[in-house]
Amino acid sequence: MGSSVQEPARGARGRVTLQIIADALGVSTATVSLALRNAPVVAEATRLRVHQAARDLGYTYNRGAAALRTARSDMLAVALSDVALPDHAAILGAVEDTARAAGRTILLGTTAEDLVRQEQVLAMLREFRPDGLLIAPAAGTKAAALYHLVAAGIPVVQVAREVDGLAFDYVGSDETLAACLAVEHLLALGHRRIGMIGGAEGVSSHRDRRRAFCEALQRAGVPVDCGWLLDGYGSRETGIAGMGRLLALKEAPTAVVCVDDLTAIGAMIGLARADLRPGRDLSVVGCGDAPEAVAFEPQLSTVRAHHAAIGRRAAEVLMRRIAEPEAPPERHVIPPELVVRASCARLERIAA
Amino acid sequence: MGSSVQEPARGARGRVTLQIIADALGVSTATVSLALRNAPVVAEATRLRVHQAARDLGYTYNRGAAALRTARSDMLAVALSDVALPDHAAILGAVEDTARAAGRTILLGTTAEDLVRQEQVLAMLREFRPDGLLIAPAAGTKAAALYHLVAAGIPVVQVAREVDGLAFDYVGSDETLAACLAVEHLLALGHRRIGMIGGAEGVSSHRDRRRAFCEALQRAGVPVDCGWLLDGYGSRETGIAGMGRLLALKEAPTAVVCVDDLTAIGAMIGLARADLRPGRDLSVVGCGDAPEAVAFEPQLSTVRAHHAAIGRRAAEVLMRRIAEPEAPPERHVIPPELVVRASCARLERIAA
DNA sequence: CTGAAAGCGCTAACAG
DNA sequence: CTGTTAGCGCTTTCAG
Repeated sequence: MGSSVQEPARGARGRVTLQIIADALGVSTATVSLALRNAPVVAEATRLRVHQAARDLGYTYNRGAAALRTARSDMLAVALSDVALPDHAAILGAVEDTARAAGRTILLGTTAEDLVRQEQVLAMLREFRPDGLLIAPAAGTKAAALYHLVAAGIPVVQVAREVDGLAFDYVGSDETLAACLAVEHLLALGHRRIGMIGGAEGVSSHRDRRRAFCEALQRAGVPVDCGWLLDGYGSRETGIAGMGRLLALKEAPTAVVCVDDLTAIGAMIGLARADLRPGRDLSVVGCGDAPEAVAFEPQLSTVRAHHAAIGRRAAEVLMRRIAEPEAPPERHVIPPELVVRASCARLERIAA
Repeated sequence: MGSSVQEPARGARGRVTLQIIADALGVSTATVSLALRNAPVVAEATRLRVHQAARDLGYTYNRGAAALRTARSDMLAVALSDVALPDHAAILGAVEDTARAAGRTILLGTTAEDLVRQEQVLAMLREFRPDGLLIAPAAGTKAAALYHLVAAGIPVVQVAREVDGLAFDYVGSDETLAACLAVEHLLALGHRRIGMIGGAEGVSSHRDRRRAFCEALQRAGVPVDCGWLLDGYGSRETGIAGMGRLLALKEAPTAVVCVDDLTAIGAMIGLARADLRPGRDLSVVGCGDAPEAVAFEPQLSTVRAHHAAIGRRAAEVLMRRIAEPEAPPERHVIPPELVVRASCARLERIAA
């Protein structure tokens, strides 16, 4: 009962394949394949005929089939905790951009900062045989979880965070510099009682910021009060709670640096709840430069990480690594910059 | 020079395949395939042996190969303008979540709201043979651009925006209700001079909000002043500029609804630049409920769209559509809700 | 410059 | 319950 007339020929699944084009033209699939990829070996005339026929018949290349044959899928897997985190979203956007420009597509997986989910996601992504993996490891990720992948032949580059004891490529912001910029800004404003809110032990970037924060203070000969170091995963809640605790102290700091902008905004909200105002009653500096940073009133002074540059670079490094698996691992640390806005004030102007 | 000893056997590419497992166990690949997928037809004993061997040998399933055979890739393509837009990020996160839970992965493409780039992205995504496509069409997308895809056999569901003249599945927020909620809130506060900032002609959701905005005013018998309807793509800049223009009018509105929260925040910034304050000198209501909405001071009253629900539903609809290509198209319109915060005030309290 | 043939890793009939 | 066989759509020697 099927129609059997002048319909253009089709493959078993009703799709146009190389074979169909080859038949239509009376050439071999090999020739069609070569011609479509513009291999210099085919005659210009046939090349044109093939391209024309492909267009006429409505051919679409099947990368899956090619991948099976060549063991290259042209897919880059990206695993991160949450696309809604402003930092990760910005990085992801840049990664997709540069991957696409290179003819590759992104396979996305999110881990929700959960180790077992991360394990599942990675296992799943692997089954699709991406050419490489870009990952912002979930908090607490152990080296084995990733080593595993390279052992299986899939190159991994870490972005934004790194697992220690792992000599893999890494692209991220210079967290040490970030903390120094923040601290030096506050120091320059005359602050000496400086606290820090936020920082999760399992996240390398947090750890680095925290460490550099302490070191910068020590270098300046300013004592670090442990009661002013409040940890917690970066979030608005962490900031609100942290500021609450700080303000309850008999001797509160006059300035705080926050592990990220979400936390900083939380801290400012916490301040507002105590009827205090950032940039007048207490100085707050963030880290990252999320979109919220300018939206808040007063606008948040922060250390801007160049997410787009990081994402772009990470994609580039991964593609290079795919091309050259044996090259020595690279570390790319992009310097952030201080953005002074309105959330800090000179110590003298602050009511101690 | 290669090692040729007790290394477990490997395929041509040094990978463990069904064949390797089959050989190791002295069974056929068919049995292994069936066993790994827990087909009830295989004996429990062999099922176990196969699973064990697979684990021992370090087997990983090759979905690409399976896809070639079955014509199902287990990939869902997602195309949207920009992952950094808060609405899109939230939707994407939910989509990834529900896709993953169903054993599928996301293939991501971004269009930057550019029609030719969108065309390229769609062409590229197609080559990977995703089982379906979820798209927030770029502004100005014509029906043909998408019709094309379904004709090629890949189911499409539109999310957040829709192209008109296209009887495809659609999942989005109820834009009409959104605009009504915003307008009625302002009306209830006593406002009669109400403007609207933002709205791009090519974006269905914007168009719908705009239209419903006007209708809601007319229904209330409140005249709509065209000079108070300012279009523009949703962004902070649009909001700032729009508010600037409104304030320059001889007779400015006492309240504005903005096409989205980014624009609303822009509008509030514009107000601040004129030394005015939202919720005191003028009422502002947004649309979407972006994270920035609570960060801003005063916090933005807005109409919350349930992005997570929209993303989840969209993924579900797509998967259902894949299973049943011929079912009639569905429209899912998720009702938003008004979130009253601090950016609006009663007319009486506003200096006209 | 073009064709024939083999095979990537998997699944789906169909026999046994 | 298990094995045989035949491909999915492409690329790649290797001959001609």
